[in-house]
Amino acid sequence: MTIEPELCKVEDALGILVGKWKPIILLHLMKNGTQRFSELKRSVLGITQKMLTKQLRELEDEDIIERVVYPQVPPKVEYSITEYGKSLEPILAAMHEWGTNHTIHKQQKLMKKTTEQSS
Amino acid sequence: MTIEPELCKVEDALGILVGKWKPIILLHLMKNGTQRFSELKRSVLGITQKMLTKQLRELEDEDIIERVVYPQVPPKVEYSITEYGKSLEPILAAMHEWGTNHTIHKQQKLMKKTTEQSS
DNA sequence: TTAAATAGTATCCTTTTTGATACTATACAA
DNA sequence: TTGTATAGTATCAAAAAGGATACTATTTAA
Repeated sequence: MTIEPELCKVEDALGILVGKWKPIILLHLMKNGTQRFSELKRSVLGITQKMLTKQLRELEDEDIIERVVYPQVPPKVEYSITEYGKSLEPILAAMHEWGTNHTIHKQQKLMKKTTEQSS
Repeated sequence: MTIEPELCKVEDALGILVGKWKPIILLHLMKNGTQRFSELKRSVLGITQKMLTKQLRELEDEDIIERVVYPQVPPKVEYSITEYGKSLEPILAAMHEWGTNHTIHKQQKLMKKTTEQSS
C-alpha cells in the first residue's frame, strides 16, 4: 500500500464515523432499517436528545442518512440509511472485525503480563 | 451485514485511528519504514513535539508501532510499524478510498447547489 | 383545563483534546 | 565556556466535545 500521506483522505472517512455515538446509530439503522427519532433514542442507550439530534444532523449533512418529516401532531420523523450511506458498510464491518480481534489481542497481552508477574 | 450494535467493536478500531495525527503518522511509517523521532517531526507538518510524543505512545500502547531506543548521545529513537500494526493497512486503504470518493461526492453536491441557485 | 406524546432547542457546565511555549539531560565540538 | 543536536517533559491556555437540565410547539384525549 502506498497512500501519499500528504494526499491522505483517511480523515475524511474518519470524520464521519467519529463522535461517541455515530457507529452505534449507523449500526442500528443498518440493522433495523428506518427508525423514528424516539425509537433510536430508546435503542441507543444513554444518549441524550441533544446528542442524538446532533449526530443525526451531521450524518445527514454528509448524505449518509436521510430524514423524513411527517406533518403530524405529535411529530413523526423517520431516519434511514441512504444508498450512498450503505457504501460505509464494508468499512464498518472491517473495523468491527479488526476491533473484535484486537480485543482478543489485548486480552492475551494482559494475561501474559499477569503470568510473568506471578512467576 | 448484521453487527449487533450492542456488541459493536467498531469503536475499538476507531479509537486507535483517531487523534488529529494518527493516520498521517501511520502512513508515513508504512510508506517509509523505520523513522526517527525527528524525521517524523519533519514529515508530519505542523505537529508539535508534545503531540507527536503523545500519539506515538498511544500507538505503541496498542502494539501498532514499536519504539527502539539507542543508548547514545544525542539520543536516537526509532519508530516502526509492527507486524500486528500492518493488519490495519487494509482498513486505512479502504478508508482512504472511501474518503477520496466522498470528496468527489461533496464536490458534486456543491456544484449542483450552485447551479440551482444561479438558475 | 390539564395532561400526554413527539421531536426537537436553549443554556450552562464539565471533560477531553489540542496547542504554544519554555525547559531538561547529555556528550561532543569549537 | 558556550553552543549544538536529539528526544523528550512540564506548564499553562484555548478550543472542541460531551452532558444535564429545562424549555417549546401542537394536537388530541381525559
